[in-house]
Amino acid sequence: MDVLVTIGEFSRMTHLSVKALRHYHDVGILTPADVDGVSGYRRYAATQVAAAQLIRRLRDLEMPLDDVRTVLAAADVDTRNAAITAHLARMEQRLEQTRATVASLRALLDGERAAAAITIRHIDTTPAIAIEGSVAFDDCDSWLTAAYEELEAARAAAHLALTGPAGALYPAEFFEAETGAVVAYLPVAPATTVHLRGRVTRVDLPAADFAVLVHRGAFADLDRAYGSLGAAVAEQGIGAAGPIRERYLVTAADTDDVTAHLTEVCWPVAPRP
Amino acid sequence: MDVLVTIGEFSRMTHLSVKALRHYHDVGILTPADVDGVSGYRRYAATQVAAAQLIRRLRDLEMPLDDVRTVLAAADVDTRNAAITAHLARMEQRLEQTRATVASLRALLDGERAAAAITIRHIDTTPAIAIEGSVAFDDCDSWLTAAYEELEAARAAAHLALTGPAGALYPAEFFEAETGAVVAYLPVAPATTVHLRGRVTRVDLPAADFAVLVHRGAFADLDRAYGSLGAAVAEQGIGAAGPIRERYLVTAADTDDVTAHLTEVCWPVAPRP
DNA sequence: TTGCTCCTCACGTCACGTGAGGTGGC
DNA sequence: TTGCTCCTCACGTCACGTGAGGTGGC
Repeated sequence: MDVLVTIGEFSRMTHLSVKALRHYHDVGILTPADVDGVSGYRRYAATQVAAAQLIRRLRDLEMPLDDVRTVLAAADVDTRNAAITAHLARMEQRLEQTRATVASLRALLDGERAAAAITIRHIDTTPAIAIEGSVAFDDCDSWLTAAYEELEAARAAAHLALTGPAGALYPAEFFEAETGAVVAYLPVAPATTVHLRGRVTRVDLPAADFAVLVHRGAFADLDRAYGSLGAAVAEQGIGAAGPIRERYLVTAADTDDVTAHLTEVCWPVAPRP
Repeated sequence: MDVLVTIGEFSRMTHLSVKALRHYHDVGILTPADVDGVSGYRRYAATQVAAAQLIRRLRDLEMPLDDVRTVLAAADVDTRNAAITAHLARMEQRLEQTRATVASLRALLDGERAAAAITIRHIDTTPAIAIEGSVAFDDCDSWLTAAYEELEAARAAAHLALTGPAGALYPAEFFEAETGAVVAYLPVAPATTVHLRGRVTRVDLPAADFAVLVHRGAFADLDRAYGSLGAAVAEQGIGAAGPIRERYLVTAADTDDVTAHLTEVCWPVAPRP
């Protein structure tokens, strides 16, 4: 026979607040062993302490309740551990982003100046292979990594020659709504019809005129290049419609030294008359 | 004359979403340089990009908007940097807690067993000097640290002899509502009236009977001791009212090796007949 | 019998995101 | 003139916390 305890005692035993325990009951994460039909009093079994201890740790690690439910409902230990490991990996990523943001904040406060030159450039039609997807601003890095891996595999398989650095197109919506149709591309030599796998398609990036600024450093600081470019374009009143183009000249794939990373930001402008 | 841009352009320049920019306007964090009286159209000045860049970094570091407002309104650089530094320090603390929680989760999943013995003990009236305060569960560590520092200074100044390990009293409310009147104390030799500074008072902890379990390891795992104690007390039906008492036998002040830390948890029980 | 514990709503918090429905500007 | 951008509500999200008002159990 299980020992049953009141919600207050269970709270003291598990360090979960009474309000939290009631909430976990409501959403079906931790259902009391018994609920009195007339008074509604919840009774928890001593054997439920183990589940509560797991819930508390997962919640302290900010795992969403839906995921916690999945972990608790996991049939076998492997499924459970996979879900937990995945969450820990996501936390690692966020930690890395936090580190980058702190560095970026320090640089901003220290008044480090990019002092880069803005040039106006016409870019011709660019034959490329590409992957398009609806991407959230915060997921862009990992989405790009996967996309370029797939693109590179397709390029190699189709024996297409690279003609320049990898790049991507970002529509206004991507910044204004934090989600949009991003196009990752690899410029390749124009080719007759080739068979491409998966999400990869053959495209021609349209010719256009851009204000261009090369950003040196981490992606976390990229907004500073955008600020300079946008200000210059607005000042001269030469803004034009169309997606912003980024080209990745030197990336983490080339060197671990982020201060050496180079990203070209191309902001669409009207052609000079 | 400042260049003015639309909210959409400003969004692209700063990587802040349009919705976020409108929200920052609503709450007075970033007011557009101009708002059209008839259409309500917001116009941002290119010079506002710098403020936006700071806001974005602070928000990425999860600084609350009220604090962001304080930073932006800071008259001088020192005030501003102090607020930012304080936030970074809070983040460091949370990071440390996350590390501890991950370790605690690993230990739980690995099935490490405390296997400690529970004893029943009568504790006599304990003369002590103490500090009481309303403490939130999550702030307990730092509150205790400050409290013991103040207590120790008062003890030394009053030439009172320590008679045992430092401890604290935790009412049920502290666990059930995550906030409660915590008492941090140092047991001292009974003394005639002495002059004590600040929040420090002279108290006698009442005699009582406890189920006692010594927990070895980090505070993050302390709930496991509570689970074992609560279960044992419930099983025997000997629970009694009164605050739970913790005694800090070996702490971070004594050794950096958390696996050597010892915390005695005393759960009130009814005296044996 | 008296508190104390427990109960259920209903609403608040925080920082926006999600539409709906409508208007202004090039 | 036609879209496109911008506008303002009103409501939703997430995981509880905060009372209010009321009842059961020792």
